[in-house]
Amino acid sequence: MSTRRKSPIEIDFTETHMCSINMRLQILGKVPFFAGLTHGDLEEINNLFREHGYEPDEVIYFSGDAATHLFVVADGRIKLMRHSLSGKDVLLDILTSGEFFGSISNVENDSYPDTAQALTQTCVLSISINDFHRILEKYPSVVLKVLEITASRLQAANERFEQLSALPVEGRIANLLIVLSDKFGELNEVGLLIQTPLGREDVAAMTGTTPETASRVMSQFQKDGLIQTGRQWVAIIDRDSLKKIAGLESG
Amino acid sequence: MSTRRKSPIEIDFTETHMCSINMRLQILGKVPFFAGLTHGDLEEINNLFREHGYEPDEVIYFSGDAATHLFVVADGRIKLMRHSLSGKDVLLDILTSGEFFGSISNVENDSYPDTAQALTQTCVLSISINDFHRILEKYPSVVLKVLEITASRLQAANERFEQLSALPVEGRIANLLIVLSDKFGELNEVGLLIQTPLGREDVAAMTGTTPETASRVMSQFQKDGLIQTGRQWVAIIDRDSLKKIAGLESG
DNA sequence: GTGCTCATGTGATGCTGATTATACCCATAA
DNA sequence: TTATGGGTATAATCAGCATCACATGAGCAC
Repeated sequence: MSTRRKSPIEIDFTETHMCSINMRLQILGKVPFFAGLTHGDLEEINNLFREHGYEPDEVIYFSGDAATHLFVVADGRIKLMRHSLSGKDVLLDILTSGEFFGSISNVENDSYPDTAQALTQTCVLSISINDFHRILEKYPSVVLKVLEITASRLQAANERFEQLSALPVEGRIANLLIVLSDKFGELNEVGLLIQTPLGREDVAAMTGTTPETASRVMSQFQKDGLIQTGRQWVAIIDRDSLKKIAGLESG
Repeated sequence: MSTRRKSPIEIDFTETHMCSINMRLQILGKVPFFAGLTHGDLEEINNLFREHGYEPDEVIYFSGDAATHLFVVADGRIKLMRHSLSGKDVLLDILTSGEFFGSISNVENDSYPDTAQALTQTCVLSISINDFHRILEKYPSVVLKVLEITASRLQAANERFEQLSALPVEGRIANLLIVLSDKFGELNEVGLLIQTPLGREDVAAMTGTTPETASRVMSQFQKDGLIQTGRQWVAIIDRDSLKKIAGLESG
């Protein structure tokens, strides 16, 4: 009964990292803010999108680049990050199929405030801001949905700010694992596996700490039987205890 | 040449803390997302709003309350905050005339994630979410503007997160003072005065530190001739040096 | 299998900033 | 003017976590 644990993550993304036309329509239809549009509308919208494949670690755009496009993740995982001048990188979010990133406002923000980088092999759809604004003006339901998503992202950002401000490292990491398992969790023989590459450095960059401290904390979590973890992967074993540490439930 | 410094803040808000009808129309017209509407439209919209006055420290709503309304600051200053379970309060933002807060989505968020509290004597306009959504559906320009504002708030939140993650207390406070002076700054004989009540505790709650540390840092800033400060007020003297400390410009 | 490489684990040390405690002093009102 | 209270200043101590340094081991290529 050894604790063998090879990488249990099985992400079989588009091998060509290019999406077929049928696939694109299917993906656009699943994008939250295009849900509810007719097939005809979707086809018209589809024509405004261009697709592009990225290899792991490839950058879609750098912070500071001219903000000209809005992107939709078709397949794969995208990191949104910020490079501070002190050289310390901050990981804002990990995006998955159906989520958008880039610029939505054509008025003021002339440059991207963050950097988008492929975490896995990825297929991304892009549309120019002008075209996107034409869609926004034509389909009122789309704007409302985009607003709703943006508002909930704002809430999530405030939540992270509060935690960084009020919780010790332990609690912040516990909380991150809960959030990521809600988003990427997949039950398998190991436990509730977070289906995205996730190293100590990533955890650190999302919780405002260092890889060393993240390693220490996660090692302790594993010793305490709260998680199972290996190279670039984490699975949640004892979710309730993690929630307690995260300060989400009464101890 | 003594360093006398009485409170230079002069905020003469509505004495009755109730707005006249003319005033309300004027205020609604100045709200960014209602700009551009006709006088007739504004009158119709105005009828959907109710007004309410608040004394300093009075609470408009608590986090956890049922989210039923959207609010617009007519006059005064409003604090948006979060109470963490550890008892440590976090100050997310200080709002001024024309800014909105509360709920914009009637779908999921059934409760306010934050607490809104009057910082000064305040007049607030409120509208039910349902009525507001009727406006959003009727006036497309309004939705787009609300989306734009929400998106820029998200960027600001990410910015704060990055700083809390990467900068030491000194830099975070320097940065906060820059940001607040951009929003509330008013040039007078003392310097660039931040026209809102702002104590050490507020500074601490916005930068993720303690009042004691905020006091120490600001005392040092004053000794170095960067700011002028007193009871509940701060004025910026040497903005460039603050920016350097904030890591915004090359040293 | 063998070796190489990079993510991870872990120890020792020091510093930033929280904590605790107390003195100070400005602003308002009596 | 004087009194009072709450915001502010400052010192001493301590803890959490960053930093530096190095060991370990998993997974990939050959």
